[in-house]
Parts: sequence; structure tokens; C-alpha cells
Amino acid sequence: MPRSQNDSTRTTILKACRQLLEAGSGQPVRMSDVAKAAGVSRQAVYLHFPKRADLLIETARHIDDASDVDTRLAPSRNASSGVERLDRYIEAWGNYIPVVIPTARALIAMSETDEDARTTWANRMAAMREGCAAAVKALEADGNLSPALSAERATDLLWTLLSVGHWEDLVERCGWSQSDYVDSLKQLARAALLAPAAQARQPRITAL
Amino acid sequence: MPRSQNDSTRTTILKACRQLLEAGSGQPVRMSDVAKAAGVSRQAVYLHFPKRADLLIETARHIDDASDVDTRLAPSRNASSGVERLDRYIEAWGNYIPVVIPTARALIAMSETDEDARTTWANRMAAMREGCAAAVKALEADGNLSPALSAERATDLLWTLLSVGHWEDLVERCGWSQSDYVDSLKQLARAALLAPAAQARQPRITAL
DNA sequence: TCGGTGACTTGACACCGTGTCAAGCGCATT
DNA sequence: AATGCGCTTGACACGGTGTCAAGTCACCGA
Repeated sequence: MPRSQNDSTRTTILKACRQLLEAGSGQPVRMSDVAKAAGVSRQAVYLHFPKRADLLIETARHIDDASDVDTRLAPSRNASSGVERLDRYIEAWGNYIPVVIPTARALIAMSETDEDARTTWANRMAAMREGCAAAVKALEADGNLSPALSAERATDLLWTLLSVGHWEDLVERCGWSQSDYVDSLKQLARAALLAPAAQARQPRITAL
Repeated sequence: MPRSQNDSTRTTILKACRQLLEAGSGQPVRMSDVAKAAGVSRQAVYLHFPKRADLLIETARHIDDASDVDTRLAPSRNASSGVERLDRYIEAWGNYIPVVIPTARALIAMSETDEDARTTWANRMAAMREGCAAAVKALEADGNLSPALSAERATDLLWTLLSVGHWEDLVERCGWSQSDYVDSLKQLARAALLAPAAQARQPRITAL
């Protein structure tokens, strides 16, 4: 992982860290591993990131920056109906999960012992929840939200269905393909959130 | 946590470990913490449990033993219909989650670095999946399984809906009560798995 | 009553990963 | 030539796990 010309040392370290996390040795990534991968001394890493938690946090930010999150979310924001907004949001977030998951995992593990990591991850999840809330609100505006659910509860439900844990279970442990996952989640979200009448009006997404 | 008369040292340690995990300091429980809580030297702990992973694994077993798992599962096994079997299984497992969750969390964290912990947890999840598969089979036998789902997929779906991560999200992070969780999960499982016609035939569980 | 055995204690130590510190080095700027 | 900056080198403290050896103590059988 030699630094490619005009990358700053900081960026080189972040890229190396990301790469190691994505390589997924199974074992946790150490500061010295990152240093070695970045072709830099261990202390150089500490110079830029005082603690391991900081490195992980910044790596997550770095991935966000490199991933054009706004572009991913545009289709959902521009949707013309509640159900479409829901579908587009599930696509946007559901397809972003595999991008961030290795770093997310490290960050979550770090949360065990580090306060900053904990709040960083909590904030990310809160942001994701905003998207859920917006989709639910759009469903509600269309009169398609199940009468058995308050907006709050519906948001909770959607938020948990879209959790990274759920993705890990389905894709990694059950071996579903990414597109199976996204399609199934759309179906599941509809089944969970929509009023029965609204559900009947929607086309099936896949026939398995 | 003085040892109560006729408990062996081993049992005293297991109880202390469980208690510490359930106290939930936020910080990971150390071997020395367990020793102190059990009123025993740190080495005594290592005498009974060579590695931390062993202690955690045995603590999980110990909780199982103390919790009459078979009794919990009986209502599901004896159910007279697929839907009832499903409901009873969700109750059984859903209400067991809060019992094991502190230990489960420690075990999952340990899986990061320890092979034995990893396979132990995987085995527990595989066992839980058996219950899901049985419920799905019962639904299928009644002709109530959604035609859009294979038994395999339906099992995957139910299994992930019942994952401990999902419980943590809903109960701990969203603040749902345990009974809200169980009721919602029954509803959700029905919405996800049942054929539309079968769904219409089922009574609503709660009106929120 | 003695010897032995097994369970536990005490205290030391190696190992590893994190985080800190101080000194030094090369290089660009002035 | 002197300064400052980014990085390296090598050392060290700390905390948690896991290991080891010697010692204590109570109970059991001969």
C-alpha cells in the first residue's frame, strides 16, 4: 500500500486502514498493522489519530466522503409517493451497508470500551433513522400507513429492519445475495408498515 | 456474592460471572472482577475455566440449565396450528432473549478474537434456527405460508427477525417494553410469512 | 496420629496491544 | 546557516490475559 503520489500521509493511513478492515482477517486490526500497511511508522499513525477510536471514526467519515452519500439518497428524496420513497430509501441505505460494514463492525466493537466510538456510531444510526422517519411520514401523508401503527412505532420498526445486524444475518450468515436482500427488505417493509388495502395495490417485487 | 453453602466453587464463579454481566457496567467484565465477586482468587477462576472464553461459554450453559428451556418451548411444540406454533415460539424465544442477553453480548464480543466463542455462539443460533424451521414447516403444512416464499427463505427471514440484535434495537434503543416487542414480532412475522388470505383470517394482536 | 491428596492462595512473570515520550533526522523555507 | 515541520527510532508504562511454582489448609484413609 505505497502512498500514491499526492495523497497526504493522513489519507494514506485512512486508505490503508479501510483496506485492512475490508480484507477482513477475522482478527481485529491493530495500529501497527495499519502503520505497516500504510508504509509508515506506528508513531506516525498516532501523530494523526491520537487513539485507535479516532482512527476508526475518521475512517468511517472518510468512506462517507468518498461515497457520495447525497447522490445515493437523491432518488428517495425526489420520490413522488410514499411507497416509492420507502423503496428508494431501502435501496440507498441497503446498498450502502456493504460499503461501510467492515468499518462499522470495528467501530461497534470499539464501542464496548470507548465512549467516542459509541456516540459516533449512535449518531450515524440516528441519522439513518431520520431517513426512516421521512419515509414513514410520506407513507402517512398518502394515507398508506397501517392504522395499527403510530408514525413513531413505524419508524422504529423500519429502522430496526434496516439495521446492519439484519443485513449481516441475511447476507453473510444466510448467504443471500445483495439484491435478494434489498428486494426482500422492500417486501418486508411493505408488509410491516402498509395498510392492507395499500398493500394489495402494490405490485409484487420478486417471485422467488 | 459469598458462596451460599452447598454451591461448589465452580458454581459460585458462574453465578458471580452471570451477576456481573447482568449488572452491565458498560465496561467488559474481567477475570479479576469475577474472582473478586466470587470471593475467590483469580487463579481459582483459571483453575476451573482455562480461558476467559471458557468462562463465558460455561456461563451461557449455566443460564440455560437454570432456565428450563424445554418448559419454555413446550407450548410451541404442542401447538395445534402453524400460526399458533409460530406465536408460541416467538413468545418462548422472545422472552428468553432478555435472560441471556448480557452473557450473549459478552460471548459475541469474545467471538471477535476467540474461535471457541465464535462456534459456541454460532451453534446456539443454529439451534434457535431449528425452532424457526419447525414453525415454518407447520405453517406450510397448514397451507398458510406465503406462496412468494420457499420454506428456506421463510426460515431465514424469521430467524433474522428473532435475532438478538433486533431485540436490542427495539427494546433497548427504541425503549419498547418486552410485551410490545413480543406482540409486534408476532404481527411482523405474520405479515412477513403468511399468505395474504391466511393473514386476513388472523385476529389482530394489539391495537396501538 | 501421620501422610497424602486435592482445592485453593500468593506472588511472580511473560506476552501483547495501546498509548506516551524524547531524541534525532531530512528537507524545504527564509 | 538556522528554523520548523513531518516523520522515524527506540524506549517505556499500563492493563488485561494466561502461566508457573511454592505454599497453605482441611479432610481422608491407613
